[in-house]
Amino acid sequence: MKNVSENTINRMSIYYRLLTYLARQGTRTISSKSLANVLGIKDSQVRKDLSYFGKFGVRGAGYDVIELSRKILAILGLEKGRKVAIIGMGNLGSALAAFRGFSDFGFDIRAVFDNNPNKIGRTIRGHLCHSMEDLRKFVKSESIEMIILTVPTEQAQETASRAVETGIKAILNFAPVRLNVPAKVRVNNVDLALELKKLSYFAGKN
Amino acid sequence: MKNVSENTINRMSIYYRLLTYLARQGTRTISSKSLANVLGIKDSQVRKDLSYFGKFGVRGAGYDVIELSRKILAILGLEKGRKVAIIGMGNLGSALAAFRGFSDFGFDIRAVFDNNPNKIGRTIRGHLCHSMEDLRKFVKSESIEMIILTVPTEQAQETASRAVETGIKAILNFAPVRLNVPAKVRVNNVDLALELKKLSYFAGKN
DNA sequence: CGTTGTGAAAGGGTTCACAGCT
DNA sequence: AGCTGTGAACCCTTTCACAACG
Repeated sequence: MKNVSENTINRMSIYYRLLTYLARQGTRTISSKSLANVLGIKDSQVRKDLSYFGKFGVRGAGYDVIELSRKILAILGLEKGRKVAIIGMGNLGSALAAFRGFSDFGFDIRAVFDNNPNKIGRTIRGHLCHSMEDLRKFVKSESIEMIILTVPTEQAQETASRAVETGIKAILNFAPVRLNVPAKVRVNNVDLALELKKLSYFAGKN
Repeated sequence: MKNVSENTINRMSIYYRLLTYLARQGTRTISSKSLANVLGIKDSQVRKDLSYFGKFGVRGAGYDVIELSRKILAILGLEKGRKVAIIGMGNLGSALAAFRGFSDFGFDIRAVFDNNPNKIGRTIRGHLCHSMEDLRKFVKSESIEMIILTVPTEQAQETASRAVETGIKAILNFAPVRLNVPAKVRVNNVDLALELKKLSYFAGKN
């Protein structure tokens, strides 16, 4: 399989969301053209994206909604549900701990962590907050593969390094810094202030 | 000025953040090479990005840190501070209302809104929560140009439409739906579950 | 001499267009 | 006939390489 671009993975996730919606509505099959129309993209884009991973359609008929959604779930590595920990129980971390959108899509928040003694031992949005000291133990016992990092910017690098040592595979980083981690660990960044800045630029263009 | 890609705007925001950091540290000038090294990109990329907007450097010497950061601030439309409202005071909206990262970069949260009577009139993270009925009034009186939309998915489209009618120019949308709005209104999407799904795919590749 | 600014080349992603299958 | 899967064309972004300049 050749190298697949991040854009394609983006769209695969979006296809998946639409397909599960269609499945709930009882739609059995769909063509690349209909899919593309709903999403405002080209049908050839849909077919090209899928072609990176295999042949999922039936010529003349289209794609089986349920089958394709299952295939995409497997491609994204979500068939079995990914175990996730959140580190940093500030405003954002707490909000994410309560966010329904995660568990709805196969993600399982297994534990939340902070280094603030006032928070450790307390239940935050249904999750018992643990000490950072216990991270390694949980990563092992709960098979945690991914962490969501919502600590203050100054602590992000150090916390990330500690987490990497425990064996996690991927980090969703909300701090506005480039984390320095081994190549085998994947880091995706969400920078909320940057999103607003971008929006500001495009808002100015009217 | 030719059409500038979203990637370029992304990086301009990142340059700005680094430049303000350097300015605080007392660094006076910097070359495109140093900038690029810190960010893990090519120096030619930095120069090409800047070239879309003008000539800001001195050959042989590099860029004046403070001057360049000011220029980028203007390019992003942030010299005067953008007025922002947040609609939807759930977990995420409340967290964003308290988020320091916004005000640090020229954004000014002017008002927060919800349609839940239990929240209206209460102060949430230092912001008095208003009824959606009052949105139009505030957009006018406070010159609000951008909204952050953190309502539940089912209400996102209707709320966005109401907001557009009041005259706002841009929406930062956290609901996982494609909002249908007039072309003159810019919508940027942040989809947290999608970020995790992408991460899952790349985490699986080890 | 060191670094910018920029045309030109290279690389990558998107769209086209059609052969091939049902 | 209808729709997929895909090589080729097209287009946009990144990188190169160097002339221009302080």
